[in-house]
Amino acid sequence: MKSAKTVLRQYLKNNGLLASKQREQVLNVFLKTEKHLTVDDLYELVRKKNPRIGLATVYRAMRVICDAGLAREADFGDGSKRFEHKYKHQHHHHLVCLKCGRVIEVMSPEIEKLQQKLTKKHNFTPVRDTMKIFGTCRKCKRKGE
Amino acid sequence: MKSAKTVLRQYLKNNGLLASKQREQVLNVFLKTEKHLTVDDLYELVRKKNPRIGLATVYRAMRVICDAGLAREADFGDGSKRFEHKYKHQHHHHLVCLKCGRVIEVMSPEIEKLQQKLTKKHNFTPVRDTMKIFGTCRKCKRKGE
DNA sequence: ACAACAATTGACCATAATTCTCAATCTCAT
DNA sequence: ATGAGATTGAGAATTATGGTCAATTGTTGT
Repeated sequence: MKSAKTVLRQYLKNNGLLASKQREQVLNVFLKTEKHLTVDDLYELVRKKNPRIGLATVYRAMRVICDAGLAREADFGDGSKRFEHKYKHQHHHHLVCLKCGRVIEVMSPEIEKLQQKLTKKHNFTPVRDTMKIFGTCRKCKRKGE
Repeated sequence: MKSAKTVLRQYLKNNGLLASKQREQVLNVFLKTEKHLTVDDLYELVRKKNPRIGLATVYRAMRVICDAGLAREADFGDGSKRFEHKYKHQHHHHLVCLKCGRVIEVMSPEIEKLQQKLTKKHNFTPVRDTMKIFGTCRKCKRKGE
């Protein structure tokens, strides 16, 4: 299986785009964590390697990385978009804690099956889907309140 | 069963808030449609009745209307938040057409049951949830491309 | 009905996330 | 190595949304 870096390189070549240093740097910091980071988070991290990089470049790089199929946008309702891994990662849903912001990833093949049934019934062709459950996580519940 | 207007009035009174003309006007235009409108849509509609109303007032009114349990925010990924009915309306999920923007509301008690199972398994206390499937609707599929 | 007080409004400003502009710089096929 | 074309960085522009505050309105007790 190809590495993420190779996938990006290939996507760039196939689309007449250039493999710039910045795009690889952004990809690297994105790959290094499994957390759901904002553009700003990624910007701060890349700056440690390349202090001269611009915020707009990180925005642009993440769009390309998404288009290449390596990342996916996720919105947890806190005002900024976040990114999560898409390559070599199973499709999943999210439990989002309203107290501490923790995001728990969950899989449910049964739900996916019902989603298929649902779209078929409406003659709707699905492209992507998102399911999020907001509430209180185990840890915050224990802490009381 | 109480009317939406009564629910709002009661919520306002219980919370030391005032029943202003503007709040009722915003509620009225919101109640008149089943569409998913943005604050700006609602603003344009209310202006027909009250041309002197301010945009910020519509924002504030919709927040109160949500807090009163009459509306719920919904985000279909087009950059602005939209509102949908919550009072006298069953919980549902959305199929969102990426071509025409149409939003189809669907119910699935089976999925809700699986969601419960999922949260229980993670000892997570759910407060609210959202499931959206993006893709191509029946009509757009027929039109080709 | 009225006065007093607190809540609300409207106009405008503030903010935050994201995108655009454009001259300078970099990438890559040749 | 070079030229065509893509990308970058800096800052300005944009968009959705919320805050500020003096003027106005709704409510409550009399």
